[in-house]
Amino acid sequence: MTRTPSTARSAATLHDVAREAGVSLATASRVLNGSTRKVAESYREKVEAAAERLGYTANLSAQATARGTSAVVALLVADIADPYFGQLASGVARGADEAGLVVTIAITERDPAREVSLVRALRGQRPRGLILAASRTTGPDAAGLDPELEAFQGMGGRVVMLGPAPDSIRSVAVDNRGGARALGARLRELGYREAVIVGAREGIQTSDDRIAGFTHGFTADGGRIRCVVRGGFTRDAGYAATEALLHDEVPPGTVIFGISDVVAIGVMSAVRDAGRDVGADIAVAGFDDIATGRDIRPGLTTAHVPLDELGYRALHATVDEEWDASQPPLPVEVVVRGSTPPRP
Amino acid sequence: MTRTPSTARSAATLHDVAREAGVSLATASRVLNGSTRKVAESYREKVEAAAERLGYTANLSAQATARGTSAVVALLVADIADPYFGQLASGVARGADEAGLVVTIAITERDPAREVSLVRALRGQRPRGLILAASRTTGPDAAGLDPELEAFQGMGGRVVMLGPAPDSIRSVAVDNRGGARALGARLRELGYREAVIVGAREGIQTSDDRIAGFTHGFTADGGRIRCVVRGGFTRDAGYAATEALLHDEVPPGTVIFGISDVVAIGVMSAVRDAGRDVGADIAVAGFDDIATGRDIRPGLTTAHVPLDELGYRALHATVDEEWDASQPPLPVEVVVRGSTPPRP
DNA sequence: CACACTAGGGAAAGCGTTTACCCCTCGGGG
DNA sequence: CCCCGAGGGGTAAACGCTTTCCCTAGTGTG
Repeated sequence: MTRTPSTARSAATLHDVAREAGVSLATASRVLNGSTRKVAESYREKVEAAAERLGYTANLSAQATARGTSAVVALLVADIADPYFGQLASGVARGADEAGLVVTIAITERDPAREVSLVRALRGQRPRGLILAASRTTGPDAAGLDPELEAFQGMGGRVVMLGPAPDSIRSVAVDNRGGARALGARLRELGYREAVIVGAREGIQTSDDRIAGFTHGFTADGGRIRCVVRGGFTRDAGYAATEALLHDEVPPGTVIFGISDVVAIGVMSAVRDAGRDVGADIAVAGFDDIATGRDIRPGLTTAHVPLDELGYRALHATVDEEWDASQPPLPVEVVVRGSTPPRP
Repeated sequence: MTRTPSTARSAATLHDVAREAGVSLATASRVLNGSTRKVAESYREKVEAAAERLGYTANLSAQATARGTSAVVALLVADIADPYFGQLASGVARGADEAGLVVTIAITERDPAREVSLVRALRGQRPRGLILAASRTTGPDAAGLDPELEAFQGMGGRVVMLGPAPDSIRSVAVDNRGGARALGARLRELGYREAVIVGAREGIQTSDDRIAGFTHGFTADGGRIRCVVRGGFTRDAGYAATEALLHDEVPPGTVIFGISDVVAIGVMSAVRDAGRDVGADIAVAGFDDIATGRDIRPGLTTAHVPLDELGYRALHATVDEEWDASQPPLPVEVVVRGSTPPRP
């Protein structure tokens, strides 16, 4: 007369388990969902057997309302189809899994207004934490976000941002500036004298930092930044910006620095479609070191960001009680590949 | 004396709103969270003003327990860093957003046992639906899964699988077989006479279908399948399989069909690293048409699967009440690029 | 002017858990 | 032999919402 789980009209409740085991609700709860109190072995066995028989799984929503705290972490990304965010999410998911948490995901589509309204909506879930991976902007757009984040934290959730953040907010940082500086310096060493930067809109932290760092590193030793053009963080933005660029004279031997690998890949395609050669003619470098960069030809020179690790740390920043705010940013390493051959 | 949301010690409850507005809990609930009953305009305004003032957002967990149904859909993928799943997830997220649903994501890491235990854990969330995008396998591994899925459905959730599914489970299918057949036929037309297939383990539906379809299409008109080697759905599997392959003689003019673009990209890299040329020497084709395939050189010949649309449909399959089970599979279109130049 | 409705607010009973509290029992020290 | 304390089971009150049901007041009809 064992009801198999599949027969159940709807999910077995703790009540059912308690009845089946012939114990009280409290005892059943104590056995099944971690409690400080001990339960006699004989009772424990009865309850566990009953739970097994009924295919019981605790209702997380009910648990959350009762406990007043949920086991979910929300992840906000610009675009989950973008490999950058994909790898990041991968690290977040890994950490969450280890910590027994559920991750919910929301997509901003790179729209600051949407980001604000998503944070608001996400609040309804009363998540333990919120990881903001969509790019941080400074300036007017960011305005609506701060109060929303405050509200979120006021509610007991923890916000973690990637990149620099106000003091009230934990953040896990990447050494964008330093990495970009090293990349710029390295390209100089390889013999490049002129660079063009394809960046994102001014005011986007990550982009600004990388541009500043690269400029520093590249010009320190006599390199020259021919110009900085603005697009966005997408492949198409990189393509379009480069297309426009190539209308003007871009001398052979110039290196184009795409603010991210995704952008750089767009740059490469545009260069090729314009009938120029990537590498010997026009060199291209990116930033992030997404998996694709290793498989394209020529390989993409870039600065390696440990994306998975970044996500993993972000997850821990949201759930760990203690947190060393002064942690150094994740180091970034230059990886030279075929897209920037040494210039004689 | 307006308490700004940020001051709130913890989130405002419906109770707070009702008190602040001077109405009953019931009225506040009716105003704020859709109900069939009407509320007088004067009350409505008071409640809305109070909610605004307190920065109220309904507690989704509490709502879920009270209503007995949650607003979440769970998505199970093998690896979210894989662009295939990324694009898929993108479509799912878009649909969920439109429908006002939250999507939670879990990663199987391609481990069938893990998949089973995740489904079980996910049950705790009492999601409205579960989208299984991790590859369906037939055979012993699948054993543990079915009862879990039954249990899930018995609980009132709806399971949707990508690819063929038992009758009790909704599925959204892709015409893997037809697409692969067309691809095979097209390669024959281009002049290829010999093909090697790099597939996944036997028993994985998607892989089996694509292999069968390709074989059919390629051999119908005299083409010959030199061999089928088995790896997995990853770039590294493609690379490794090809590396091994190339130890044996693989004559120039052979086309290697990677079971997915990700695999094919691994194949390409291996071919190159073996000092052979992709295209004129050894041709490569894939399946899925992930974004990367357009940007690598030579461009990857493949069969276009509308991944985003697939995810979108899957989402709808889980939430829409009615569902046409006899819907034709999503069509797949062959896209020829430089990795398979015509052979004279 | 009585009567039957109807509209719409409020009280209260859930939803599935957790947990503070009560109380019984058993063991040991005086 | 009594008393005290601890161990541990059960009862019931939360948690934040929804929804049923009750009740009053207002409307329209004959």
